[in-house]
Parts: sequence; structure tokens; C-alpha cells
Amino acid sequence: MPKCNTGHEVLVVVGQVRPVAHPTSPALHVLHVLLWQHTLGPAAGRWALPGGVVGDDEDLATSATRQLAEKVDVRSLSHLESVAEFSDPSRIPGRRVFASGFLGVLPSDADPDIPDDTAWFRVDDLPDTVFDHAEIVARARARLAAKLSYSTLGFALAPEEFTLSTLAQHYAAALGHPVDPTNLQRILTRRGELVRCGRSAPPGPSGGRPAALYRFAERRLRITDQFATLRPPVDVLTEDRA
Amino acid sequence: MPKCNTGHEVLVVVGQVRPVAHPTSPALHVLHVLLWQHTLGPAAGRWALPGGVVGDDEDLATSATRQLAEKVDVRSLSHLESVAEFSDPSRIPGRRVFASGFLGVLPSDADPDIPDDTAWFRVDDLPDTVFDHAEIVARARARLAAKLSYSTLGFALAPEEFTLSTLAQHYAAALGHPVDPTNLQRILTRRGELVRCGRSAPPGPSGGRPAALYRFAERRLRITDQFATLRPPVDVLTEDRA
DNA sequence: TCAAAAGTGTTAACAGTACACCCATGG
DNA sequence: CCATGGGTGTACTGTTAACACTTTTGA
Repeated sequence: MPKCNTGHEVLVVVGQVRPVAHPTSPALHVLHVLLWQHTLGPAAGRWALPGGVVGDDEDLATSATRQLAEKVDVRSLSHLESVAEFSDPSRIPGRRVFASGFLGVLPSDADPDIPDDTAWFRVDDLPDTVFDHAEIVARARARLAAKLSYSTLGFALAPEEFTLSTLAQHYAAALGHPVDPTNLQRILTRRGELVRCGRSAPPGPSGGRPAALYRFAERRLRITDQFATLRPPVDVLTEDRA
Repeated sequence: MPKCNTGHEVLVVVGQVRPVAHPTSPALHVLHVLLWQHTLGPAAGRWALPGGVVGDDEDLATSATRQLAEKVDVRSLSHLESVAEFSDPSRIPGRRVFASGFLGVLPSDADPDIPDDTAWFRVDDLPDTVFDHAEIVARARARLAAKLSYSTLGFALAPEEFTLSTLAQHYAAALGHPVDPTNLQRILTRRGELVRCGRSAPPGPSGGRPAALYRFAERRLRITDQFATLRPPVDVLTEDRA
């Protein structure tokens, strides 16, 4: 293989809503990001996104999936999408490397066995990161928040079955602002995303009405609100559906 | 320079709303795309997007701008943005080449001197194109249409000064469905995008009230409708603004 | 005075936030 | 029977598509 003066890597922002132990924290659920720590070289001690060089015979998404499985043992992504390309010629020292930033999402009930040199960090409280990785996290986070609003992406955050309050907490953790469970229910029901399981979750230690369990009708990404305005006339829409 | 087994190119979908001569066509304005024709090799006769290999010391957007200027003499883009990365290892024959697909927009009054081997094509009636270029056009077109709905991107299509009916025709050409000038005016005015020039356009040959001329308050991309739903509560929004 | 084109105003539907109120359960 | 939390219903606001109506021009 000839030596190359440029390379191409993928870097994945793996996001997961995780409970926070500390009881003084206002939010019980917080969006976390998976990072690993450099132990050698000039960046020793600093943290980086999982990823690596793209293989010759794989596309970017395939490479991202493979490297997450190999390097941090993450195999249960509910969503993976490309966010942006980072192409500044001097983004890292040494030879020129393009980076494809991806957003990966884990449902909150997934619990991968991550290696010793990796850890989960609250997205609002990242450690010292390497190169442009903090910017990549910011871009991925913005994408996640935006897409929750106009697509069915919520399924990727949630476990198989959930109560509406926990789902609202998941949305709140990802969006960064409170979400009213009442209104969330109306929106998701109107879109046909929610299905009642029939069963209920046991109430908390201090009593309270048991919460009904729901699941997503379909664990697949769909754009539900494509147009903020200037929507096509209804007759055009119905034509398209035919 | 060592020989590489992979490369990285940019490909730009240059979009422009252009008048259509044929009088039987229902729309007077149609979205067009700039393509150039291969004359040599196995792809001779087929059409391709402008672009080329990214230089060692330029980022992707810089490279796109440079190559449009050098190769098709397009220097008056009103907008340029990255759309997607095309990374299928076999997307083109021969060595592996990543392609960054860009959307470029020309205002309808720009009239670049394009070379002999390039031509404008209606976006709904493309000729035989090379490799995955048709898919890149489709992705860029979808991006343009979506972004018109929730941002100020309309300025990129329009000339410096315009009447509301021509502006509505520009939007209609890019969106692919009719746009009511009345409602367009309300929306853009509420967003503070429109400014009256004071002057009027001369009426057509068959008379009619002369149309007022408008311009955009600001020729800069801004997201105006970020949330389709699940917007943050008002107190959070005002906090952010402070 | 008429046709054509632009601009104004109105209406009805709808979506979304906020919030009050009722219900089910454990202690 | 009371506290705790879940669920339901409603009021209010803002936005938009659709369309009728008025205004201004040339012939």
C-alpha cells in the first residue's frame, strides 16, 4: 500500500440519556457522551471521540459501526447518522486527515461493556478534549435536539417500554429544556407514534397512581414535520401519497 | 508527493432559477442545475457536476469555491453549503474517491460566462449523468427546498430587487409547488426579511397595476423557524437571548 | 369602461403551550 | 383519608393556507 499524505477518519458522538446519581441535581436524566482517554503521546490525559481510520472497502457508516463495536464494544446503536465533515487542513497536527462526524444514539436501557480507558460524560460538562472534538460534539448535539422536534427520532433515546414521564425526561435531557409530558403525549399520539402496552409500571415508594406503559409504534426514523412553513398545498400532498 | 490509493473531491450542485423560453410551459421560472459534458474516456457524452480534487491546503468549502471559479467561471454564489458525504467504495471505477456534495446557489440575475462544454438543465429533466451525480443533485435539491421553509435562504435565489410575484415564482420553482405571493409576503414581513425599495416595476404590456419593488433586509443565512414542535418554554428562550 | 395584475383584508382551521382538574395508589 | 404522582380536559395564543375584495394601471 502506498503511503498517503491524507487520510480519512470517522468520529462518533455516542449519546445516551443516563440517570444521574447525585440527588441535588435538578434533572434525574442527563444526556451523556462516550469518550476515551489518550494514554500516550503529547495528548496523554486528554479525551477523544471513539472512531478511527476508514477502511478501503467500507463506507463511512459501516466504518463507524465497525469501529464502535471493535474499540468500545458498542453494538446496540438505535440510530446513526452523519452530521458534518471536518476538513480544516490543520485540524490535527501532522498529515492532513478529513474527519466525518457522526451522531450515534443508544437507548437508555442499553448498557455496553465499555473498556477501562473510556467513560461517560455529561454533555454539558465535558473534560479536556483533543483537537476539534468538542466542536464535533456540539454539532452532533445540536443535530439531535433539532431532529427530535421534527422527526420520530425519540424512539432512539427511549427503552423498549416506558412511561410518559420518563419519556418526557429523556426528551428534556436531549433538548436541554423541560418538556411537558401532557403535550408530548398529544404530539406523539397525533403522529401515531405511541402505542399503549396495556400494562402499568409499579408506582414509586411513596405511592401514586401507577403509570401506563407505552412503546413506539415503529422504531424507525421518519420525518413528521418537514415544513416549518411554505408547505405544499394539500392537493399536491395527496398526489404525492398516491 | 506519494501516490495515494484514496482521494477526496468536491462536487457542487449549482442551482439557479432561470426563465424558460417555451411558452407552453406552465411555470415561467424553473430551477436549473449546471453540468459539464465529458468529452473523453468511457463517460464521453455523459454529464457531470462541476468540482474536482481537494487541494492539500484548502478545506472543502474553499475548494468548492475555487473550483467553480476556475472551471466554470462561477464567482457570484449567494450561498454554499455542504449537503452530504458520498463514500461508497465503488461509487466510481478505479481508485477510491470520497465525494463531498455541496449545494451552491446563484441569484437569478447572475449570468456567469460558462464554458462551451457546460450547460444549464432543468432540475426535473436532467440528461444522462455520470456515477452517483444524479443522487447528489437530488439530495442538494431536497436540502434547498427544506431550508427555504425554515430559514432566510430565499435571498440566495432572488435578484437584488424584485416584485413579490417574481419572488413567489422563485420559491415555487425551488420548492416544486405553487406559492401564494400574499402568504409569502406575510411570512417574510413577519420575520423582518422584506424591505420596500419605494420604487415600482413597470407594468406588463397588457397593463395592470405596477408592482412594488422589494429587497431583502439582509443577505445572510439565518434560521427563522428552528423548531417544528417541542419548542423551549418562553422563559428559557428569553434567558438565551440575554 | 374594461381587463389585468398587484395588494389588502378576512376567515377558518389547526397546532401547540400552559395549566387546572380529576383519578389511582401506598401509607 | 391524605399525600403523591399520573392522566384528562380545556382555554388561549399564534400561525398559516385559502380566497374574496379593492386598488391601480394600460388599452
